[in-house]
Amino acid sequence: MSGVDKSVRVRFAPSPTGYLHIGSARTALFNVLFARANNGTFILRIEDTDRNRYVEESMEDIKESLSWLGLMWDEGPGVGGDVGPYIQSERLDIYKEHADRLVETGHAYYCFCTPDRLDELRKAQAAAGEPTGYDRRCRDLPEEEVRRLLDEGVPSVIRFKMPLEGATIVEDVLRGKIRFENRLLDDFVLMKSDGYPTYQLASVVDDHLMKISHVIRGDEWINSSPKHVLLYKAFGWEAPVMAHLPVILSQSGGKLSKRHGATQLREFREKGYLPEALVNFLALLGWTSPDGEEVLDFDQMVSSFSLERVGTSPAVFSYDKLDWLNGVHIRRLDPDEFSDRCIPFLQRDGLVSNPATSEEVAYVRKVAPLLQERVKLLSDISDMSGYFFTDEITHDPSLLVPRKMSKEETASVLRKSLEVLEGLDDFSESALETMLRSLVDSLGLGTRQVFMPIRVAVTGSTATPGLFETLHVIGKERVLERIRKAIQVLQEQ
RNA sequence: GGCUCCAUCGUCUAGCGGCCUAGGACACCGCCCUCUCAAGGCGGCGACACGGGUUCAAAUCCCGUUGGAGCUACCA
Repeated sequence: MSGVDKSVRVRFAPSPTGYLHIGSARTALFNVLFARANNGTFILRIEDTDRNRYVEESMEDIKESLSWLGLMWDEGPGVGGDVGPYIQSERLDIYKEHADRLVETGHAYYCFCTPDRLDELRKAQAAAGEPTGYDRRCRDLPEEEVRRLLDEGVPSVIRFKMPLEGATIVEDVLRGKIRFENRLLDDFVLMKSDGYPTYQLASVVDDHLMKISHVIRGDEWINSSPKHVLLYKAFGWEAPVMAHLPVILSQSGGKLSKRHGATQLREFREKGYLPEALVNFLALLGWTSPDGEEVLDFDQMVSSFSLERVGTSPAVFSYDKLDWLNGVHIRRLDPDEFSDRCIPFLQRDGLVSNPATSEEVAYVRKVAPLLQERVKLLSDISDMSGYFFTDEITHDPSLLVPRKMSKEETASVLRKSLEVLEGLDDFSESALETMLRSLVDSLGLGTRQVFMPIRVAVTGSTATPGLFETLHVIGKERVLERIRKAIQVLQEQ
């Protein structure tokens, strides 16, 4: 029965150095999916131990972005929990205490080397083609010497005393055993001279104190995992299960960068990606559902998620596929819901006032659904629906006149259409369809030859939703006015 | 340079020794539907990096080569 009822506790531990990155969001998602799939607990922990890189707004952005994605944490900033605080800068005394303990037990030592010396050392090593790393000058300083320097207030750090031989095996659930030769590992820093811990110390101490059962993180951490394993050993603690997720690459093969599109979650949000689609897409980057289904909602992912189906090879971020998936999820939305989600974008582009009036909301709910299966990004809505909101239509004769028809013929068709529509009191879709189709018959023309001029006359565009529904929503008066203008344009030519 | 990870269509992937003349999805191309654009339906193009082993049998296991990526800080 050992381990069976050990509860699953996972954490997402971003550092507040900028806006939430899409790759971090993927890591957060996998942690949440694993937690939910195992009735576990998802913890958010802020790793703000680097005072130089700290960015004020990022903490808020991280929380906002996770919430927007629907990845709520059970313990962490804002919600509390039994093993807090969950912000590392509020746990400084804990790290100090643990670092001291390692010094006392002979697993760590004070180092008084200056950054300048370390820098020169590194340069010299690199120039000589040697592996870089600390030369352990302070590792065996006499105790009195250490005390003296400490008393004098000479700046110092605490370093881990790496075993000089042997090997450390890291067990990764996704990849199996990974072997590291200890002699190639550095005497890494545990406590910085400013009193802050390094990631290595803080994350190990916190993961243990917060009873983390599984560490699921990006694979850029693989190389520091032996340090963590050794730290657990030095403290006499049991290490959590580790899983290193494959990296996400940009389309050029390197790290995901701005060059190829958005990288921050907020950018995706602003471009009009749905959280449903983003989460679905991110899950597919490294994981596959047992039945091979690719379009999934959150609950479906939770119910079929397992680490066994997480891969290890790097994945290229494909905007094509994301866009497709976004379209799929948009089409799945309830029409009113879709309309409401379009409103912020219409407001941003000045098509709807802010706040929107109830009339505007009602109108958007008639317009937006017509475009629902045509929109890939919510931000597309403005470009595609302008003619529903403004009466200033630009009539381009080259669009107005269908192929193989003359300007005169087109004008004539529009005049006939105008005449017929003027006499039509019932501007419903079905009445419009009946009316216009019989017009096509009586003119002895093709539907295209009649419908296209009307379409362009009313919308200024050749690509629109169905003609009848479009005319219906725009309404009789505005339709007639636009057709009259189009005729005028043709005549003036 | 050193260490580590990774390696199936352009991309995401299925495949965990025989079911593979390698399946699906995106993208692309063609056809159908059709008032345009989409959506949808049907079809097409297209991959096991290379070389050695192991085995009756290898995309699947092992080794090497090559390639890509990550790490190599008093950053995370």
